[in-house]
Amino acid sequence: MSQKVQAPRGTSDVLAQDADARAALEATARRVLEGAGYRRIETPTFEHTELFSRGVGASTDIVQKEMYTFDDGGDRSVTLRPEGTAPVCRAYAEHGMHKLPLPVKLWYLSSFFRKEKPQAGRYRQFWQVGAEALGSDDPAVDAETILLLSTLLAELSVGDVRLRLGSLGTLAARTAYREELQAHLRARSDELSDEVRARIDLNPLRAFDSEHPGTVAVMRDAPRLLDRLDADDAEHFAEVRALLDRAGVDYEVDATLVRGMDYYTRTVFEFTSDKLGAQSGVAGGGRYDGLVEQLGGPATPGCGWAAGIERILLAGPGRPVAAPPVDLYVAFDAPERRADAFAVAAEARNARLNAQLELAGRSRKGQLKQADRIGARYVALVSDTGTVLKDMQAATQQVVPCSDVVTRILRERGVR
RNA sequence: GUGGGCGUAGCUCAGCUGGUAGAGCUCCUGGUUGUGGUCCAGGCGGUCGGGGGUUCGAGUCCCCUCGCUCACCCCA
Repeated sequence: MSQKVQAPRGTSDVLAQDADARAALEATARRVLEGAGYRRIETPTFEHTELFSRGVGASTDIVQKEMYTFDDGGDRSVTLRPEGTAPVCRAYAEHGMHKLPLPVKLWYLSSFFRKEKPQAGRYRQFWQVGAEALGSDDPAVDAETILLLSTLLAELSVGDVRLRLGSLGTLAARTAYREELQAHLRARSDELSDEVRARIDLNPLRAFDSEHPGTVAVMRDAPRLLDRLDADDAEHFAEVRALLDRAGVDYEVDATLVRGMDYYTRTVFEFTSDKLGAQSGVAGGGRYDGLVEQLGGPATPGCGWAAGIERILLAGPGRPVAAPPVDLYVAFDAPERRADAFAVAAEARNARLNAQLELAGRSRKGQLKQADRIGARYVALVSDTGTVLKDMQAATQQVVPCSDVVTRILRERGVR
């Protein structure tokens, strides 16, 4: 067993049934997003490493320990994309999209790569569907992207979904707040749990999630980022909330919501599903008003989200997708008849029929069994005494010249 | 990176206190039936994840290793 070549850790093959479910998901995403004016974009699978170190943030876990980075053979370091927003912003700047009618609305469905330890709903190559709206700081953009995501998850029947919403304000406000929070924690560090105390520098916001009694007491008096927003950001957040209220979108405000990328400003949000395990996040996103400029483009506000395909499928109902119908199965009773059978199948396909030819050397019984298994409506059994055209549903049959098989099927179809 | 659980046929799994491999499903063939479902019979398919060790003998015990999986961390 172990000498067999296996798929690399954290990757998997998408087999038939799952491929069907993914195709259905993609069709739904296309309908919802393109219906709202989003156009599809495909960016490269790998990018210059600096795109992510500058865009996502050098101090993030993603950049520090999760990227597949390698030398491209020249003197440039390249990285398999770990997320989709920075590449879209790079493309926006590179192609001068700021000259298009704003906002520019783009969507994608692609695979991404992070070198994490695999777990339920977390893989090293994973797929995301995402949407980005660039060029407007209108709160309606925030609310509309959230509403679209909410609609998409509902249409995909993702179960037990909850939306958490927060605002990070500007980078400056966030940085100042973080220092204030750290000071608060350090001042009362003897009351904190060991884990929280150890993470004061790395991730002080984590302390809000602790269930440790002493920590809970400390956090009750802790400063909240939402109370530290400047007037413009607070107003922006209030408008986003008002629009979501008006649209009937349920959410809970979470003052401690954090995201893994440094580029977020103002609105941030996350959809979770209780149907998932520890990795309960189904989708997440927010506003990133400084990112395009950070990447060398014109100052451009932006807002968007990404949803995990595998997590959507895990949290969905997993209903089977019907296999495509088979109009005709072409069987034959002797090797000398193969060429005739081949021609019948080809002719049927030219007539836009879904046709399959016997390819496994089965016995007559085996061929009919196969035709039944795949749900073929008709079977043409080519033999030297004529071709038996059998209607599998009606269980009737007739002998016809093999050149007439396709016209007969088309005619019977027209009658029905 | 740190833990827990698990690795026997393509799939789901049995193999008690060590005696050198089984079942069901799938697939294929034949029979039955109505040329397909049912039923009956047969067949294909495994160096028991890998490597050492103990033993007359290891799927079973010991050590190492690889892989899968779940959780921490982080995130989609």
